[in-house]
Order: sequence, then C-alpha cells, then structure tokens
Amino acid sequence: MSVTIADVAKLANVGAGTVSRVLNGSKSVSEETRAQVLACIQQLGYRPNLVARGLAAKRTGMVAAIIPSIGYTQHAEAIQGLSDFLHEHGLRLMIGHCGYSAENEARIVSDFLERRPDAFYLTGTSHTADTRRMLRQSGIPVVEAANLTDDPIDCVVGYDNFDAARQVVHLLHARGHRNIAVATSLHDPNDRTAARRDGYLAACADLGIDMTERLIACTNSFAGGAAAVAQVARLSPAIDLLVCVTDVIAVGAILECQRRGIAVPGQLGVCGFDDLPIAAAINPALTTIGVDRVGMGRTAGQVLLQRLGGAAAMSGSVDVGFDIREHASTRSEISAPGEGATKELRE
Amino acid sequence: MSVTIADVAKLANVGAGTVSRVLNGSKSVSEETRAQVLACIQQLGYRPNLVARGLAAKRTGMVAAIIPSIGYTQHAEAIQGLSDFLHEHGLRLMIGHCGYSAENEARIVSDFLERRPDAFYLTGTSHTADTRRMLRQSGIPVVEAANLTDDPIDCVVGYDNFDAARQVVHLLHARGHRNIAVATSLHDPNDRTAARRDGYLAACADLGIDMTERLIACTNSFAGGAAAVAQVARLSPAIDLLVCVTDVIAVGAILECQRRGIAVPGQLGVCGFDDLPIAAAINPALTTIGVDRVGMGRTAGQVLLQRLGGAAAMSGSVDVGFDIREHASTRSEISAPGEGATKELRE
DNA sequence: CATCTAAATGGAAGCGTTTCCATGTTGCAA
DNA sequence: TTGCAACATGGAAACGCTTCCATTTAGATG
Repeated sequence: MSVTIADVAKLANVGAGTVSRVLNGSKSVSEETRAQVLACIQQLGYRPNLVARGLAAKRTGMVAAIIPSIGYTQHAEAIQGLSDFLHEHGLRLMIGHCGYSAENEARIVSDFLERRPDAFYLTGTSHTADTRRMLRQSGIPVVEAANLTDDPIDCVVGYDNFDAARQVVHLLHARGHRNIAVATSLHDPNDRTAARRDGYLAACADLGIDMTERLIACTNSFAGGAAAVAQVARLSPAIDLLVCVTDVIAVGAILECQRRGIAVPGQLGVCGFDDLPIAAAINPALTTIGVDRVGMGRTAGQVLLQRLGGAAAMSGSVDVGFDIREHASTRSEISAPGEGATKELRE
Repeated sequence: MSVTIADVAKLANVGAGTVSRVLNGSKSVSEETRAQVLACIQQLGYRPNLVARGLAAKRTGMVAAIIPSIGYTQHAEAIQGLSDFLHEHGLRLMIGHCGYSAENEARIVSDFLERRPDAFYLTGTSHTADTRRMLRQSGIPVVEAANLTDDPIDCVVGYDNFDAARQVVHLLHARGHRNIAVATSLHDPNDRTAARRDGYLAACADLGIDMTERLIACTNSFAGGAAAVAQVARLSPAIDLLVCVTDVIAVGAILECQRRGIAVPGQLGVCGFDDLPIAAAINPALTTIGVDRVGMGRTAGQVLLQRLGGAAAMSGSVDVGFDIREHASTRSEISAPGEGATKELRE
C-alpha cells in the first residue's frame, strides 16, 4: 500500500536498519549513506508510520490530557500552552474532557492508557483512588495542573488557589470593605473553586467577620452571578463586597447590578477570579486574580519533558504564582484607573 | 512487562487468536470459552495494547482534528460535541491548533497523518492545496466544519455564514435601521468571518445602501469592538446600526457605548454573530445569530462514522442551519423582551 | 606487518495485536 | 451409519518499525 522503510532500503541499497538510523538521527551513519537515504526518502515520498514506531520503540510520542470541559476558556488556554510546547518537541496531544466528574476522569484515564501515551496531564488535584493507582502503576510521568497539593501522583504545576483567595480578601478589607459575602460555585464544584471558597472564608475568619448567611451558592454562569446579587440584595446589614470564585459569576453579578441600579463599587464591590478577557472589558473593570494559564500549560509540558528525559529526581512541584489585579469594581484608596483593554477607551 | 494476549491465552488454555476474537466480540467463540477467557482477562488485569492493534488492524481508532484556537469558545464547543460523540463510539481525538494559518494547518495535517488517524476534522473550508492533496491521497474520511462549500475535500458540515449575515441585515433594515456600518475582523481573518462580512455587504447592496467608509476593520476582541465604536462615532450621517462579524466585537462595542453614553439601541443598534453566553447576559441583550455548535460537532462525528462504516455514497454536505435571535440591542417593532439568562432577572 | 579498535552496516528478532487458513468437532439430514 | 455443513479453535504470518548482534572495513597502534 503505502511506502515503507523496506522500499526505501531497497532503493537506496542499504538495510532497513540503516534507514531507521537515518530517520532517528543516529550518529553511526556515514554522511554519504545518509544523503543517499534521504534522497530516496524524498523520491518515494516516504512518510514514517508512527504507529509501528510506537509498537517497536515503546514510545508513542503522545501525551494524554484530561480537562473538565474543552469549552471553558481557562483550561483550554492551559491546553493551548501545553500543546504548543509539546508540538515544538515532537509530541502530540490526545485530549479528553470529563465534565467535572472524577468517575468520568477515571474512565478516560483507563481508556487512554490503552493507547500507551508517554505522559499524562490532569486538571486539578482531586482524583479517584483508581485514577491514582492506574497512573502510578503505569509508571509514566504525570502532571497535575491548576492547583497545588502536598501529595501529587507525580508532579504538580499550579498556584495556590486558597492563598490567592485569602490574600485578596485581606487586601479588599484594607481598602475599606467590611460586609463581605462569598459567591461560590454550586454546579460543577471542583478542588480549585473549593480552595478559593475556603480561602475567602479563612480570610473572613482571620478578620473576625461573621459569615452566617453570607455564603451564597450559585451556578458557575452569568445567570448564577445575577442570582447571587438577588440574594445579596436581601441581606441586612447591607453587603458591600461580593467575592466570587470565578470571573463568570462576578461578571454576571456586575451586569445584574447594572440592571438593578446598584452602584459598583459605590454600593457593592465585586471581585472575581481568573482574569478572563471580559474582566478588563466590562464596566467597571473587574478586580480579579490572574494566572498565566498558557504559561502554566507550557510549564507543565516542560516538566513532563524533563521527566521523560529521565530526570526522575527533579522537583515535583512548581508554583507558577498568581497576580491580584485591582480594578474599578472594588474600592481603592489610591483610585487606580482602569487598565488593559479599557484604558485607552475611557474619555 | 505488562500482561499480553499471550499470557491470557496461556492461562485460559486457548490460542491467542481466540482471545483476540473474544476481545473483538467475534461471533464464532463458544459461550463457555468466552466466559473462561473473560475470567482470565479479569484475573490478570489484562489491558489491550491499542498501538499494537492499530498496527495489525490498520485502524487506530483515532480521529485527528484541527481548529484555529483551542481557547476560542466557538470551536472548542464543536470539538466538545465531536469528542463526546466519538467517545461514545470508541474513537478518540487527537487535537491540534493552527492559529488561523493555513500553512500551519498543512504542517499539522502532515504530522498527524503519520499517526494514521482513521478520519480527519478540519475547521472551515479554505485550506492549502497541499492539505487537500495529502488528505485526498490518504483516502480517509474528512469533514470540514463551520462553513459550507461546493467543493469539499470529502464531506462538509456547517451553515451558511453568508446567508445568515445577509438575512439579519434585511431583517434589521425592516425594523427601521437605515445607516449601517459593518465591523469586521482584521486580525485572524478566515473564511467564516469573510463570508459574514460579504453577506452583510451583499445585503446592503441589495438595499442600495452606500457603504463607503462604513466597512470598519478591527481586531476580533472586546477592545476591537470598542475601537469600532470610536470610528463609528465620527461618521456622518450618524450610524444607527453596527453589525459585527462576531459577538466578541459586538459585546466590546456595547460596553464602549455604555462608557460613551451612547444609547443602545436608541442611538446605535448593535448586532453580533455566534450567540456566545455573554450575548444573553449583557445589557441590553445582544441580537445575534446562533448555531448549535455542540450539535454541529456531533453531526460531524456522525458523518465521519458513517463514512468509516463504508457509506461512501452518503451526502457529503450537511447544513445544520442557524438561528437569528433578536434581542434588545437592536430596534424591534414588537418590542421583544430580553430572553434567556436576563429574563427572570429583570424587575 | 600483525593486531586491535571503532565506525558503518546488514540482518534478524522482536513489539502485541489481528486475521487468515487449516484442522478438528459436533449435530443433523439422508 | 455416513457424509456434510457449520462452528470452534490453534497457529502462523503479517503489520512497519526499532534495536541488538554479528560482521566487515579501514585506520591506528605497537
């Protein structure tokens, strides 16, 4: 059917092994032979069959990745970084999405392992015991991303969701916000949003703020943010800061405030988490916590590549950090002007 | 190393072929033997090696997909639908992103073909000659999605961007909008946005509207939409409708109108394309054109599966249609209330 | 000049499946 | 009872590559 190594070998009058050596850049091939073989490859239009190579070499050059949802910007961006990096190093990506279910994740892991990937990328740090067992047993490098943990399956590349959330509440408290409510994701909860929620609550506890009735559960959607505002509006004494576990919720909240005529941040400050593009575009610009997600994906790729190179001893944990970005949606003593997209547009 | 078919065969006292037959659900295996083999598989924890199967069977069970950008909701949603459907049928996805470059796409196609996927998913209908040649030559099913064409590589599943754009302008003209400007994507142009732009312009030509100076190029971003409004504001006579090739541009435009105190739709109507989640959440809700992207992805999967099943004669073109969704961001005689996310939130 | 070493290469043995072919077996009709 | 399907099964030959081992050759060394 298609052209094989044997065809090339025959045409070039060399052994199949030699062609393989040329293909893989082995050192012990004479310059003359190499040129000859390369010419024949060109002439026949030979393309290696990576499936066969995978069988023979026990390396497929594939990395398996599982994210909660392909459509959600956040994880997709990390995958974009990961994919870019891997491509540059001749590795390809096999992607699955588990819809925020650890059981689905376990199923996909099991599936993917049958395809013998060289490495694995997982989102978050909470997985079923089965998942952990299968991956550990497979012996391939694994990186968990977007959070941190003391007990990774293998490596972890992420940032401290809990700490970021805690810090931002302390900061906004210093800015004068006193009556705080927390909007947390009801639907599709996960270790990241849970850590954020806990961080918010921990800070409030630090500050001696009573959070009774102030932990508001909503779906992770614009509508969820709007619903959270509806609940907040009923509380007394009046809430002056709504901290949200995601930007999506926060943006939904701001838009609802526009509809209800609630001044932001005058009456209610709003703050999010993720720094999605919309955060900088909305009025007022949203105070949020940003992470270089694309960079995180690349770093995850780097970690895997090092592990594949035999660096078993490398540090299994990389903290990529986060960045609190204060904008007009919360009070500020030093009156920070809008930045990014909104900057030049203001008059 | 790991458990192979031979191990199972030995334990079960059968031939390797028989184990394979059990694995693949072949008819000619006695119930007794099947149970026996299954028990041994269980006992040994045997997991098939799909790489070896791929070599032997000349079917890898992988589908290759290329999208412009993984992070962009639109394409990611189609991939989600495709991925779901394929998973249900035992197929897995291999994803690459080409950054809106046909040359990159060609490179990725070439790469991916070495991995012998069973089928290919491409975004859009404009590709390099090389891409077309390689795919045709490979002989595997190919589906192009998100647009339509008379000359597909193999199959196409999409909707008529041109026609949708044309229709919406006619509709909004009927609603009373007369001075129309078009905001089109400057950065990352592609066959879909180009078709939309051409559809808008065609409708304007139909209606005898002079578009001189009214075709505004901007980046496909919120900031781009804002910049478009800045340009529109300078035009005279005053523009009363800005039609945008994407929702992202349209939302950026609406937010800029908020900042400038331009009433939407009173002074300027805005309409988008894609029906992203933010379209229903923003104030006023955005008139836009929606497509069931997840469904489109699923349909693409279905088409590929049929082709794999040998249905070479099936219709190579599926139009999944589109849906003009009128909301408050454009004038309406019949005063349509906001729908979707904003509905219950209004007071 | 004889020996040794390193580089270059051909060839064969896998890698773990599927699939084809040949060889039993069994049951049933004649 | 005989013969013949139809079914069940074992075994071997691919699938296209990598890699190891043995061999050859040439250059270097004593």
